[in-house]
Amino acid sequence: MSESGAALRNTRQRSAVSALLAEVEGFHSAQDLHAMLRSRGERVGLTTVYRTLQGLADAGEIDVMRPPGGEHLYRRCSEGHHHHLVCRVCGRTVEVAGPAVETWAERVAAQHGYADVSHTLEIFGTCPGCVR
Amino acid sequence: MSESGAALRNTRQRSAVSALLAEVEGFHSAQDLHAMLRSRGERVGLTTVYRTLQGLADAGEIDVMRPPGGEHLYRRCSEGHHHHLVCRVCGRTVEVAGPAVETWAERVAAQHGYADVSHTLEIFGTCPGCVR
DNA sequence: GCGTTTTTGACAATCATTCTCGTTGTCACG
DNA sequence: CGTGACAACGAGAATGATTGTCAAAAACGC
Repeated sequence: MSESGAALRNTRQRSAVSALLAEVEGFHSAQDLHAMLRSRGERVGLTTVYRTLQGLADAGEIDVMRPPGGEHLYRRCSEGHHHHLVCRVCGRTVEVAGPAVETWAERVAAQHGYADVSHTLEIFGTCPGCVR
Repeated sequence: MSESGAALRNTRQRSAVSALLAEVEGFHSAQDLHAMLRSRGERVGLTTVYRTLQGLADAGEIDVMRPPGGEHLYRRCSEGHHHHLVCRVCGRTVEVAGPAVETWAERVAAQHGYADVSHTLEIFGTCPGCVR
């Protein structure tokens, strides 16, 4: 399960997706990213973009958000566990860390005998620029 | 369109959905609930189930969860704000309250100038019965 | 009962995501 | 450097939950 068996291959497409994610700010949908790659002249299939994003997400290199609107949004984030504070108008996102929340979640789960705990948490609000 | 004059009507279908939600335990998808109603002999359209669930969710009478699997899950829950601790194997769910989390979220959002704050939080784990 | 207005429901439409499968590119090894 | 095995690609089809449509049916006030 660790890095021993997988043997991922280095491909042009994978690099392209990674490179794009390194440049863009904020969250973007798979289709969005695919369109950007296309307009850059990169020839990458939509299927591959999905596969690559999934792989990166599994590897923990990018974060996935499922907003109440439908499509999955991906973003390259700082390492380590954190959550997002998202403006529901313009989408501006701030990464926030909440050690207290992590321990709280662990404790609550443990109290009920649940093991192997993970959690999802998003905070939505209206950012200063969108309030007026 | 205006919220003041809405005047919802009492219909057999609406009652059926409500009644079913009052009986079943745990989260169920719209399609799931629809199938149950059908097998009971209730004649309700799938479209209506969706509409009714949405209405109930808007009214705050049921909770909606979007698990990483795809479909929306609905459940009749206790009143008031709370979150869910869900077994990722069998789906067994515990309602948990975390006043500390609520205030933390508010505070973090306020620090960044975000107003009108809401949040979503789910905890996933493996429940005692599914661990072995 | 009667008319008005909401609600229903069968079906079509939408649309992001996943699957399929023949083709192509990588990489390890000789 | 050549070659073979096999992962990765990609175009299009398939999937499947959710939403839109609109004529017909049901509920409520009087």
